Amino acid sequence: MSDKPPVVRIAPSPTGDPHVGTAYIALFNYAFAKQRGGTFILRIEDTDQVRSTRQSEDAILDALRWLGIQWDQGPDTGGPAGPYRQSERLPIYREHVQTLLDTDKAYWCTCTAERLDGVRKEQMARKENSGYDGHCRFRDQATVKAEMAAGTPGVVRLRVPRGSGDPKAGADASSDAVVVVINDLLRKPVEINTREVDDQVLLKSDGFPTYHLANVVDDHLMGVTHVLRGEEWISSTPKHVLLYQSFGWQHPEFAHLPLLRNQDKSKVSKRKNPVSLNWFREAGYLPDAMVNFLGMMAFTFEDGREIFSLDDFVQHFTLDRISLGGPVFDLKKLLWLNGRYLREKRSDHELVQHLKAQLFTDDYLLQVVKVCKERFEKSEDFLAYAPWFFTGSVDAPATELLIKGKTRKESMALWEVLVDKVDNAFDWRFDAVDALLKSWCEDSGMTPKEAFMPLRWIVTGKKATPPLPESLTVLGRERVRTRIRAGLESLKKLPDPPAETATPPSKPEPKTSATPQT
RNA sequence: GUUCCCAUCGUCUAGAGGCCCAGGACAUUGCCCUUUCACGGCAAUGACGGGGGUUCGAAUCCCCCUGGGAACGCCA
Repeated sequence: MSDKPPVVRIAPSPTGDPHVGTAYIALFNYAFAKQRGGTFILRIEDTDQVRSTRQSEDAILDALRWLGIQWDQGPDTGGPAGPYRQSERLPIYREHVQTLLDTDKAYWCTCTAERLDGVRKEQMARKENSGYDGHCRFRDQATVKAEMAAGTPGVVRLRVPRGSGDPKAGADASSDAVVVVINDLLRKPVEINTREVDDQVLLKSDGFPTYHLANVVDDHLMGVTHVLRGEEWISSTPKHVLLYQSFGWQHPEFAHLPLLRNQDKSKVSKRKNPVSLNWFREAGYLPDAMVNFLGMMAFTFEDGREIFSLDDFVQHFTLDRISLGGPVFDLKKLLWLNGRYLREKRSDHELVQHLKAQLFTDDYLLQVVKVCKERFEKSEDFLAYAPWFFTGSVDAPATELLIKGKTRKESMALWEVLVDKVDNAFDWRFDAVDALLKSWCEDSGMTPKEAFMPLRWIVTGKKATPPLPESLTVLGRERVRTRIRAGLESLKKLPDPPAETATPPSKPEPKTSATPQT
């Protein structure tokens, strides 16, 4: 390894809540750079026009700042290699695509999504690795461009060098197999025949680059020396290496870090785990405990210490001590750590500040008071009436979580639908929440009267509360989401034939649609 | 299905041929401290997936199997 200061980056795409996985990868990159006096870049990969939002971007930056992971260059701070938002670099990508086109390293393609689907299915049926079949690769480019001039949307694809044994090689096969070697800093060299590599789309028909193109161009232009990213990228690394080669550039070093996992070992996901940094923050986890915990995923200190600060981590981090088995994101241990930080790293005074900032801000109290003031007569009643505004979880009898007229399974499906809606609801102001609840009822053919009582139970654990839209708005999205999930879990454990009033029991009935009657 | 990656207690992991009949931490259980609950202390339970090699000697190296994961998009 060279001893020049490294340049690394974290490149989140702003398409949702700030994710623990992002923080984990960011932390390792940060430590890698800082330790050797290098540069840590934050680049926003917002080339998905449909899903990217500025709100998400802001939330991601904010969450990383909360953890104390500070970048040297980024969309907010600027820097010599900017702009740091890919949507603002479009001319750069077009220019580079043109270079590839000019040198015949890439080609235009007008294949439709339908055709591509068909090809993919056939390949799957033939038990092949699916990928573009190279249809347009062998067509006359002038013809393809004429189609586009006539209005057919087109994309640019990479002309992956192909060996003679490759069914996708056609006319331009070279005589020998073409093999790409990936030298991952954490693994043995991996050799991949380009037969396994797709003629990847580089420029989408909306004129935006794909991840692959933008990523390679930016990493090169920004002088990135080391790419530390999630293991999920390992199989597209050959594409990237090929792209660097097509441009005549030297590629950076790669190190693919093991993925955070759910209890069942699958890649960590919001379905099975809290993954939003906002959730942890709102639930009262301390940023330094969070960093400590993330730092012990896949990494250990040589001296075996388990309690360490961000600075400690920066000082002692080394790729040599990364273990490759995917670490399960174990909330129990995080909780223990947080407890230790709370009682060992905070003074009583700081704890008071923490609680105030966490649970009792003037702003929050004001909102709570607004929705409950008609409902209590002296201050002591208040906590008895509305404790659920301040607790993490609530305890509702599982039987109350069955929706009127629905079986246990149907109820669970309806809660799932709600969770999905909440997951996607980035706007959590009153009107949005109100609309969300209405659409939940309407989509599922329920009246608010049927739906709201169980909803009240699942979210508040009480049968008497202020109006729900107001309450949920104040309570906040993370808490609402968590409680519905928790309710779902307790429904899962409910014995199947409980006193169900609606459907006569016997068989689980043959898959009726979840949206019955009118 | 195809390609690739990975494989030590339930979980995070130590271990880079003898120091290991495998060490630490979380969780679990028990005991102690204590008016209670926590905290804290002590202790216990608990793992090298299987089979072949290599070697005087393997958790450590090699091969096969098995298991797990990821990727296969005009998403990143």
